[in-house]
Amino acid sequence: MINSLPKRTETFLNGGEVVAEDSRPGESCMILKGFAARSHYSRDGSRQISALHVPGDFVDLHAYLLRVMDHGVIAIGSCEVAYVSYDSIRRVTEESPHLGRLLWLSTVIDGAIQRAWVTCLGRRTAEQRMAHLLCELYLRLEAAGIATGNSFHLPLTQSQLADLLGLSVVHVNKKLQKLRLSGLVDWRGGIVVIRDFGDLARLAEFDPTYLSLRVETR
Amino acid sequence: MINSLPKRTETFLNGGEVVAEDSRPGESCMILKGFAARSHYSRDGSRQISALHVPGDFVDLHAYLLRVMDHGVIAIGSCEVAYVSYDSIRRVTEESPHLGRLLWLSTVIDGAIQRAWVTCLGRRTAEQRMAHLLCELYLRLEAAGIATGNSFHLPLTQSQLADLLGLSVVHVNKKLQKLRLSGLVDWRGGIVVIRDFGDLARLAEFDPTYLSLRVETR
DNA sequence: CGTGTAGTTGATAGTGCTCAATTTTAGTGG
DNA sequence: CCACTAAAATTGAGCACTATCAACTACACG
Repeated sequence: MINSLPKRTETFLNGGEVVAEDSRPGESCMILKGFAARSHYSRDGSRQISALHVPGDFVDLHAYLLRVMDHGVIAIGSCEVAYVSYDSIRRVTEESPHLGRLLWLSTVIDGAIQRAWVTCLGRRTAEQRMAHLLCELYLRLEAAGIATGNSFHLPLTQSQLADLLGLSVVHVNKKLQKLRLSGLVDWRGGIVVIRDFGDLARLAEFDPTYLSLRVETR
Repeated sequence: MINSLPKRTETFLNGGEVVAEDSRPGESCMILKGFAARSHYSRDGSRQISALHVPGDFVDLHAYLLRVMDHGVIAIGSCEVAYVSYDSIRRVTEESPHLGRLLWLSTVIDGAIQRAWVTCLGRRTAEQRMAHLLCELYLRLEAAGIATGNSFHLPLTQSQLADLLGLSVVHVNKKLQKLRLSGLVDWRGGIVVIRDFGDLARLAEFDPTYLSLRVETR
């Protein structure tokens, strides 16, 4: 669908600024390879990452309507993105209502993932949040055809993970070790191996409904 | 805009189920009077409220595209809502692209509010979360023409507040008292009085940009 | 006037944070 | 291939914030 749109592609290294916070972009970006994250900085220098994006995700389509970026987008590991201009997007939505609906749908699924994340931050322990993240990522990557077997590449620093989970680096480190010891997951040097998805999902109280991976007519 | 659509209205008491979790509704609801909240239940009985809605909000428009509700909607205090059928919504989006864009916009602003809430849960203390909530609500209610002066009606139980902030009831109670003592806010018996919005916003590190209250052409 | 819900209190325990130091890993130039 | 360096990961100790438990009070309603 998006393949038909004119675009320019660009590659970023870890930490690279894909879209700047508070900017007013004239184009939206889609991840082609690698990962990107939505980041929010506070005045005291602390950071919260509110979403992690995988290939196929339209990261900042909402800015097409909101005009101003309420967050920045940074590369996690090396990351290749395609920028599509708002003009193209507008043309698509006007000429093809069906494709317009799919764009709307993608922002709406994005919202569902955010809601699940709110629940995660509000009501789960550190260990559960980590497990939940891995369950979600595994399914999203599998749906994107990227996860091989029960393992995937995830170049996420423990410090970035801490900002994603709303925890401190030290605590993340300790709980990650506990997860490894439990034998459910092995995550080391950018490679995640899920040893027992069922038990991991049980630990995380993970229910994949919100990911909307089931095929529905819309 | 919505006034032109055919609808049925209904009134709920505190805690009433406006839309059921996991259901597949055939209509979307808009708040006319009072408040409603998105609630997610866990297996262990704990609950997280992921959003609080004020009059004018289209609470579950996303289900028009997602088909399945990933959360429930409950009334906070007594609450009057209007249900609009998906057929009407579909007709509007097809006949008037501009109104369609406004509907899309409303789901996208909803997403921005959720992102801000993720940052709040991940990186702010109990007191700051409470202050942030009040700042946000005040501006939203003012924009909806409901907040009078520096005060508004908010029939939120401390237990509901705890589920919204991701805290325990006991802790909410103690921090609320601290807020009262500080003189920034007086919240008692369902009435919130903001004594010093500036200081409250400073405490919460509140930045209203994400609410998209500025008028932009879209 | 009894009953139930909401709000309040105090004590104790646990989860996660901060600080500071140390080890490991990855990348660079010689 | 090795030395050098910076970033990332790891460790331990002490502390702060928040949860849990168990009363107890205040208030609304029939």
